[in-house]
Amino acid sequence: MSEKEPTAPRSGERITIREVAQDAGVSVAAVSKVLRDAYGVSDALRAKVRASMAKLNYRPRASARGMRGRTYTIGLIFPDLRNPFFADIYAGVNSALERTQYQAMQGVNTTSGALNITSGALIEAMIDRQMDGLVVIGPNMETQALADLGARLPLVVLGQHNHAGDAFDTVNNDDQLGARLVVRHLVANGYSNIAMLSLSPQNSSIIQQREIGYRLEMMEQGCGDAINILRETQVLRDVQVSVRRLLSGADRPEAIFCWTDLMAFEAISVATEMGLSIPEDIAIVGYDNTMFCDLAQNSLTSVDQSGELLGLQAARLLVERIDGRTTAEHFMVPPRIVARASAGTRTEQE
Amino acid sequence: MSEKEPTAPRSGERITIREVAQDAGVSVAAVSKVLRDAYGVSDALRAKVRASMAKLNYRPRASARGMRGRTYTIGLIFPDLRNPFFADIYAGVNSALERTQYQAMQGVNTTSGALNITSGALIEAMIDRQMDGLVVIGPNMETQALADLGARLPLVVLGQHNHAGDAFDTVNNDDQLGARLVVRHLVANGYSNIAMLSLSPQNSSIIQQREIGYRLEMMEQGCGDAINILRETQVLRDVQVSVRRLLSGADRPEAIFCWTDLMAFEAISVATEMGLSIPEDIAIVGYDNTMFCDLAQNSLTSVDQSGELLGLQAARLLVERIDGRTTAEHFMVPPRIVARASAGTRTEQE
DNA sequence: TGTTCTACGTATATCGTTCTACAAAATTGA
DNA sequence: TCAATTTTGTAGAACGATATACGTAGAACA
Repeated sequence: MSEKEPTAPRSGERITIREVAQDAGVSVAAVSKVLRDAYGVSDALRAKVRASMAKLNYRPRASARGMRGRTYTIGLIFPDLRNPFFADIYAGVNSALERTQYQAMQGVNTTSGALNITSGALIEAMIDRQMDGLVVIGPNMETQALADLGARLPLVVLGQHNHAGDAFDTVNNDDQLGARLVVRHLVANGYSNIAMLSLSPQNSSIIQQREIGYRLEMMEQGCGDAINILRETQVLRDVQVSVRRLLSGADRPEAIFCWTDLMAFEAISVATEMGLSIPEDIAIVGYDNTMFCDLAQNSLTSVDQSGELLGLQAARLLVERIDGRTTAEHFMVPPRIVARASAGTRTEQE
Repeated sequence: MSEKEPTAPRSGERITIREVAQDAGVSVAAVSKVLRDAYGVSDALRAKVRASMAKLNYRPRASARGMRGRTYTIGLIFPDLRNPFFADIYAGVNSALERTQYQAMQGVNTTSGALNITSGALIEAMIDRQMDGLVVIGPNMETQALADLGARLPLVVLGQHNHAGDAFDTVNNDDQLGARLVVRHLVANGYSNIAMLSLSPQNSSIIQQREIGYRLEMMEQGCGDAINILRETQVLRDVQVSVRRLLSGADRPEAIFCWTDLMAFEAISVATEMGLSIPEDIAIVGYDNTMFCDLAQNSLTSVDQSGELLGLQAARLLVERIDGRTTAEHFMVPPRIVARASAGTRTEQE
């Protein structure tokens, strides 16, 4: 009944490494080694320890591990949760981590406004919580800020084309090519006056890349005169206003290439409300190829950037970095256009 | 240059509580007290310590805190990330936590299939990581499993009407009333043959509640003969098949009350593909009132359950529990129907 | 045989906080 | 004025892992 004995295996609380060691008849250090797959353990010892761990249903505590080693937790930082595209990325990350000890925890970096804060509150919170590494998705941070962050812990940036030496890895779809594919597809279907509804503020390299792709392809297709980029925030009302203005102008474009599917859905909505038919009066193209594109009421032609693959690669690269890689790697997946009715073959003009 | 001195404030690494104490000229324990807003600190000391913390840009490490006390981290467990409704809940949680020391980390519990696992891998992972408490959203877990979980750590369940003593708090919208509102609204607009597209497996109390509400209100409105509940999984293809079968049957209903907006969008899609017009041939109603309902191509009548408020209350209750409350509280928000074109007044029948 | 390696295990300091005791100082009460 | 109480601050042992340094046994080689 004495509770003061230092080696008493207090049964009420959670199992610790000490109790596993005792049960297996080995040292605490040996159990730790097995836990970490560290060098210097015989098969016999490993089996013994594994058996005890299973028997006692032992689970190591991340806090304690984090004190000296890793927490086996990686942070995922999303810019937003409303866009179902991010669910694909998440799925990819998880499937990459499935067979590892790592676990992903996510959050949304709610940097209100377009502040150039070094890093959001969530990033700091994740560092406080000893994340072994971070995957930051579509950040609106300066490259330098990302480089500083990469100096502090393993970092993979998803949706950012700029490199900064070996500070971090990047994972992207080829945004320039994606934009080119859209223009090519539209031109092939008979459209030439194609406007681009891009994102504001235009501080991200993916935005730049996509705009460059649009510009170059428009020129190569002989539509240079029709180049027209307008930029808008993701706020629904703003998008509506912009699209309405665009569609009611004197030289209404024949097609709009939208920054995301979400914006494209808004565009479809506004066009529908204005009594325009799609694609006869106006063609719409989105980006991300989210699940909603398939719905008959949208039938949105979109660019698939394989969110799941992006997430998978990001997680893979991050684990490599945590395991010691110090040189940067950059992964790029080719986009693919998925044609639907919203940008179908252009019919006779009235 | 000697690096062995135990009290040397090693400058290269992260600031610790020790260095803050040294800078402020107080004990480590004093700094800890200030950090935790604990009892027994004078205003003068608090000010001194706060100043040093700010000056040194000190941030406590969650791992170390977790070793003895709290991590000031709470876990959010979503069933899915594709439904934008969950983004509202997340926003609510965050706004409740904004002025506290707590930080939310989220994950998706990917229990593949309808297994009755005690708790998913993510829940265990969160416990391993010493979360101070958990908000579990729309769980497909037995009430008993939730009670067991609640015995292990502070727990709030969002989207579950069953109570289990004081084991956990619940936060819900009144699903029974929500279903009643839908039926009432449809009947008032001239519909009487109203089918319900519910969720499968039907193991959750919110499903039961909503089905009960539908049944009771149908009977009270004199439409008891038309009661027709079919259940389907959330998988897109399954929903499509079900809706198609429903709409091509001999006694096609006049309206479908769908489990979520997402299912309703699918229903709209299928109906559109079949050449039916909405709401003339078939009225559709959803649940959640997500942002996509507003789009002209959907114009979906839906039930608003104030996701943000639900999240806010869940976080508030959880923090109370962490702070020591041991009796259960149950919060219920009244739903509100938002009428749009998809269930507009029924016109002449052919 | 003795020497040198290697492979395997162990003892124990350590990480950065919290928290329980306890001591000192300030305040109160009579 | 002194005891009793309250307030304020400190010392130091936890918490549960990891990792360094070291000991030991057997194998390999001479």
